[in-house]
Amino acid sequence: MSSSHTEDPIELEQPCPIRDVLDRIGDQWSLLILEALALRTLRFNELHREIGDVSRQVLSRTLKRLENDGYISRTVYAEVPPRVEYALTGLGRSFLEPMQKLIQWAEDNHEAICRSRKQRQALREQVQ
Amino acid sequence: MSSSHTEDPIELEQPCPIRDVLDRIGDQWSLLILEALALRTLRFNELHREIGDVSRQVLSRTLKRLENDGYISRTVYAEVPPRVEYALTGLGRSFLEPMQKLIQWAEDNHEAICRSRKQRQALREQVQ
DNA sequence: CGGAATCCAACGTGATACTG
DNA sequence: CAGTATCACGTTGGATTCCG
Repeated sequence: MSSSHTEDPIELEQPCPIRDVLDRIGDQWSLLILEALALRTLRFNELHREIGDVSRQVLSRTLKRLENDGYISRTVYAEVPPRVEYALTGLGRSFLEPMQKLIQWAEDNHEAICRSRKQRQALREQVQ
Repeated sequence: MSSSHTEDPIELEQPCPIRDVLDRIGDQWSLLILEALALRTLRFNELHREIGDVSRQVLSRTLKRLENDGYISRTVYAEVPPRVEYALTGLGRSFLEPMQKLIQWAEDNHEAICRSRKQRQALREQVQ
């Protein structure tokens, strides 16, 4: 095989900015990572413990994407054992501002959404 | 067959509200639909034309999910030919408020993100 | 310690065809 | 007009294994 498929053919231009943003941080872990880093700079395994369920593999991929998009920075210290620190960039920090509003909304309205789902499900079961 | 697999085993309780919200509106079309309905009530095929690329199949599924979660309402008029109107609910409207902030952020910072990606890609190509 | 390579399963998306 | 059923496909997440 001539082409390794480790290099993703990254789409550099996206017509829709919000689509572009949601595609990246709308995944399972990105937001959790950003919030963890909002409190303080963390090393790889610290993040791993902090987040909990994520595999190292996925954590690594997600971090690379976030770094690529400029949300976080990655600093390698030439030590033994190696030390790598992840931190929010200015972009990452500024992103969390509007995002916090949305998070707040989600918390405030989560119950209403759950209620709506239960109602709908009850209706569906009646029909059957 | 005893069990039709049209009924999705919907997760009624989600531990993380924001995860729960993003999972629903973070897909390809939900947000576009909500924004279209923010301007005015629309019928199924009007929405279909408005959104553009989406297939009727996917549009239908997405609408059902949004209705399930209480973001939109679906009104059927007993006419011939049938008429079905979709509109934002109060929940849907209130959701768009914090969401608009995020959309604004995405538009403001989209260029910075694209720049960051290009830089990273240039670095990657140097390494190779 | 901090990853990368590989493989696989699950899910979302979409095309097509059919229905009330 | 407003959908649903079925199937195929690509992308993502995750487990496992190996490396500097």
